Amino acid sequence: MAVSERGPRERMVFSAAQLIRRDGVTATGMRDVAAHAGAPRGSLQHYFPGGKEQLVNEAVAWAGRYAAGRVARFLAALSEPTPSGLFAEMVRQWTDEYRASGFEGGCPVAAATVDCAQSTDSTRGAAADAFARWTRPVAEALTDMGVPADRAESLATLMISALEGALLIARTERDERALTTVARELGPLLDASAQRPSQGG
Amino acid sequence: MAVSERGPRERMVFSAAQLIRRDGVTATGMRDVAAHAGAPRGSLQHYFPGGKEQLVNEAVAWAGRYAAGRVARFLAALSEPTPSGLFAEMVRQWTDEYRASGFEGGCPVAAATVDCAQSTDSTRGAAADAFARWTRPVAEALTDMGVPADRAESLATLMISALEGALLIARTERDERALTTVARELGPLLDASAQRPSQGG
DNA sequence: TCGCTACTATGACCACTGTCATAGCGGCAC
DNA sequence: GTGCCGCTATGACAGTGGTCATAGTAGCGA
Repeated sequence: MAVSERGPRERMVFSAAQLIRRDGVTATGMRDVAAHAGAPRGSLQHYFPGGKEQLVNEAVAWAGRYAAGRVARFLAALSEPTPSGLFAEMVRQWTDEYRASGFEGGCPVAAATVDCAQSTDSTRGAAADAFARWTRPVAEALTDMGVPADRAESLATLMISALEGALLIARTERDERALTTVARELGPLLDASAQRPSQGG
Repeated sequence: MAVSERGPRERMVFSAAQLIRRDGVTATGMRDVAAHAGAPRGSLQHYFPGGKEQLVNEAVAWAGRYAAGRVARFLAALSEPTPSGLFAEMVRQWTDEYRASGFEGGCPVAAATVDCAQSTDSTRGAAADAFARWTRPVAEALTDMGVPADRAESLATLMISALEGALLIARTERDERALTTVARELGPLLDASAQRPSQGG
């Protein structure tokens, strides 16, 4: 991922997301973002006249779109899609990263929430949008797999919640145990909900 | 809660936890902590010669003890303890707070993880300890309710993960929906695991 | 050449941070 | 009294943050 052959603007948004998910919003400086993106510092005020707030919000939005895109790709890759299979893939993306590159980063949306939900309302809204954009394809996928429509959204929220929480624990422990645990424990519940709902399962 | 008739040291640790869970670690200044605790600024360097790092770590540890204590109190209050009942109480603590005081704060341990897991290893360790101290009484309670020992810890991790993730979403949405959703969806799974494992009962 | 626009380049400003140095106070021991 | 100790009180310092002001460059149309 992270092809550097985009415009400098997009590179800065991407770099912001990377640094935010590693260090948090407040600890990430604008100068750091420019340096990480290999972009000139002067471009910051040109592309983001709204300042850091705008940059952070765009990074959060980017993360939401990215997560949604991943869901679509997971579904395309699964020959026989099941709810537990989808969730396992969502988790595996993180265990893969942690195994390959260490437990450096978490979810940028979570970082923005913890860091700005109280102080910067626009960022809180951006994070809410990101979660919504991420939840939607998950819920739709569950529906396609036979989950009743009214439960699909709830289960999607549960999946994302469990994933986000497990990410926190995994980072503190520097161990993917929490991630694999939630995947294993939640799998049967998810698959059971995909039975055709003629009678309650 | 938050009786102010403790020593100034304890008050500062408590205030640090409050501010951290609202604004994040980096955005919380030492001067803010002293002011919030009604403690003299000069006491900071007296009680916390290790500086901000020490203060943050103690705040995180305090949060872990606090969460563990709450679990014990929930169990004592439940006349007929069930896994879903315990989880519902854990969630209800947050919905109560959010309904009473707004969606200002999250979990201090989560904030410290997002903000310091990469930069400050001692704080990462403190967060890991806090999660462990919180998980233990939950797992023990599940065991007492009939959950097999090998699953109890996994389910406790799942409960805390789902709670932490739902907290993030609830804060972004300024809506307790995510919290009530995970409680509702996870309840049956938890209770089903408490059947004596030989046969369902 | 001129003018206009998109973008880059720097230096400065001010607010603020964590930390330290130093000094002051109150009380207790003796 | 003197000495010591726990604690408080400030002021300063060096570093860093986001932001702004200003100037410079490259390209293009006319």
